[in-house]
Amino acid sequence: MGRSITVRDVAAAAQVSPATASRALAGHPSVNPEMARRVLKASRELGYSANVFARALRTQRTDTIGMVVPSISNPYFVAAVEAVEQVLAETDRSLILCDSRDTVATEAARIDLLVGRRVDGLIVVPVSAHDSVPALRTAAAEVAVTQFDRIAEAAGTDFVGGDNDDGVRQCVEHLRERGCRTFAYIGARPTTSTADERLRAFRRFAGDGVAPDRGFLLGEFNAEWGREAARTLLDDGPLPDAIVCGADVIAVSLLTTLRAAGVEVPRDVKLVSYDDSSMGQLTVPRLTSVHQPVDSMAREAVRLLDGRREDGSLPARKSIFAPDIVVRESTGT
Amino acid sequence: MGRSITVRDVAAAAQVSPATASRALAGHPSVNPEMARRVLKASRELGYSANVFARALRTQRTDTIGMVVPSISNPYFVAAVEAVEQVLAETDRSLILCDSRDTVATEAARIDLLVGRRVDGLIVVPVSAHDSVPALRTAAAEVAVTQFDRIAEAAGTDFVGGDNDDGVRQCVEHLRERGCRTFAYIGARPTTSTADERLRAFRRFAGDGVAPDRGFLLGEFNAEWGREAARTLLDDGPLPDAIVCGADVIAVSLLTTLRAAGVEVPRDVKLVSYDDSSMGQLTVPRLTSVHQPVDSMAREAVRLLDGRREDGSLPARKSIFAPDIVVRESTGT
DNA sequence: TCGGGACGGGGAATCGATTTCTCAGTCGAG
DNA sequence: CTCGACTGAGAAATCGATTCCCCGTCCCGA
Repeated sequence: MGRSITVRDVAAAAQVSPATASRALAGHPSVNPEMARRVLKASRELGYSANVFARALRTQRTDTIGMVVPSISNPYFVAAVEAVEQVLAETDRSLILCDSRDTVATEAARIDLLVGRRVDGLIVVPVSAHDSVPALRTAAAEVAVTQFDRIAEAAGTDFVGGDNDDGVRQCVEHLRERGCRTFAYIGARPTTSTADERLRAFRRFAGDGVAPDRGFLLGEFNAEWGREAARTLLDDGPLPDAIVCGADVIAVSLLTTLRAAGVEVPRDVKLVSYDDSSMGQLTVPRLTSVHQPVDSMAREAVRLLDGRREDGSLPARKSIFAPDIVVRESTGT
Repeated sequence: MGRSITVRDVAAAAQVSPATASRALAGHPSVNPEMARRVLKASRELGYSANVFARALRTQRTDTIGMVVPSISNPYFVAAVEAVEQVLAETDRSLILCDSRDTVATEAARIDLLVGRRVDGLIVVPVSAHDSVPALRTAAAEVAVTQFDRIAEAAGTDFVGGDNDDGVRQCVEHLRERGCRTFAYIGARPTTSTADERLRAFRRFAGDGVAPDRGFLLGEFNAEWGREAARTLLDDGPLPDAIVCGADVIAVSLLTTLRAAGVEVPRDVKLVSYDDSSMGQLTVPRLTSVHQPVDSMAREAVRLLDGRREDGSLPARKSIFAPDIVVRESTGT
């Protein structure tokens, strides 16, 4: 674990000043090609690699962006993370990932951590449409921030998300085509923008098709809630023709629990969900689910960050992407 | 996004030298309590927070450790990550998480990245018992490294893992108690130490109970392989009394596919698995699975890292933890 | 031939926090 | 009363990479 090599060493080996060595390594045009060659050679031979901290200290840039998601147990977020990482890799930047455990306090702590690490930008899937605002606001004062998938409006940052209204419309339409007349919605309480938008959209598009009794069941974005919702549904009178689910994490355990109780899907009840995650393909039947173009969304999120770094005074921008329903067996005939 | 406050500012506000301010903030004893109070007060009022890079540059410490796992889609690794993060939080350190996509090349890149970021230590779940060695060796020359769960022996680093032999023994023993006589093993090819050890242990403990024909099916640690293995199993003659599965990620899709084909678990075949992950509780029936004490293992991993930082010349140490089978419905009577 | 401009490259300052070094001042012992 | 040990605090060096500033050189046109 000996002392590592610095520009100074490279410079000495190439017989130039550290200043020139630095310029040569940065590919600065104002340096004699011959010297540049010598420097590059020396650098290679010595196995030089710049000290990240010294560089960050001087340039105020880290070539790193931070991402905070509510839970890395949710495959949809994992997909988002991977997509962002991919995009960053193209420009030799890297990602620091944090999990906020679906908790406002942890989220604030993680955001602070990343701001302290002087990341060049922050992509956050906020835990709460209201309570995430303070942390986001203070972060946005220091660094470029883009919210992803969900938005806490009042934070006033850029945003990339999906068109939930259209997604839910596609769900209901698809179910109607399959002959369904009565619908129930099982999702998360509207403390996040996505939960809220999907719920409203369902109300609007299902119209008087909302199952009279248990038409809405609202809980959390996790598997436990899916199980619980299934039990409630089973306890209580006849099933609707179809269930619209706010997220795959909920739908998977919902489906499993229903089937364990002898309910046949799609025969007894049809099921559509949201996120089109890997999880939804592990079930039998596989889930019909609304796909969002995560790769494009990730690219856009990074683009917005870069834009804001160039001009911090831009007004908050929103990019909304169109989703697409992917039909599988859970709504099969 | 104005310039932020430095020790110098705090020092000025408290009317002391920056040197004293630094000492006061570090809680150094050789500083007048009165002055210390003034400094702390000024620091608080100005909302001072030290520049991570300047500090790291000077102290050669980052209070950050890096972790590389093969896939954050595997809930077992997610649990490990969360456990490590928890332990680090106790000492105000933080974690940078990377996903190696189960690929040696990506793994090497991620390890390099983290070494470049001068993390204080590295916890790695290696992708391959052989091919992960080079990256681990070079990393270990620069920084403290602990391998977690799986080991690439030749890298010569510290290691924390579970006793796979004992875990598999518990599985087979439990199944025998439930009256099973013939067994199949479905796991990953022995390119990782865990896959290898579990396979060998199965061979040993199942003895002549190994199902004559399809007694071993070896693939990858992922869901796709579980599905495929299930199909193979279904295609081919009578089922064994029980299946021992090398990991929950495999078992879940295996189970789902079997049930979709009309096989009743545990009636027609019993199933035990490894990892006791959250996923295994989403299925019907829930999985009997071997639990490893992830929290203690995480704590130990961090302890080993800290030990090595103090004395880099220690011989490579191994800490092996005893697992415990958790019985659920998939092996029910 | 000489002055101005372009250009390449080196010295030194800079980014902040920490950690020597150094020294003034205090106290106790002889 | 004097000398040395000790305390506490400030000045300055340090960690490396980058970059501003400026100087020397060379070329070209007048």
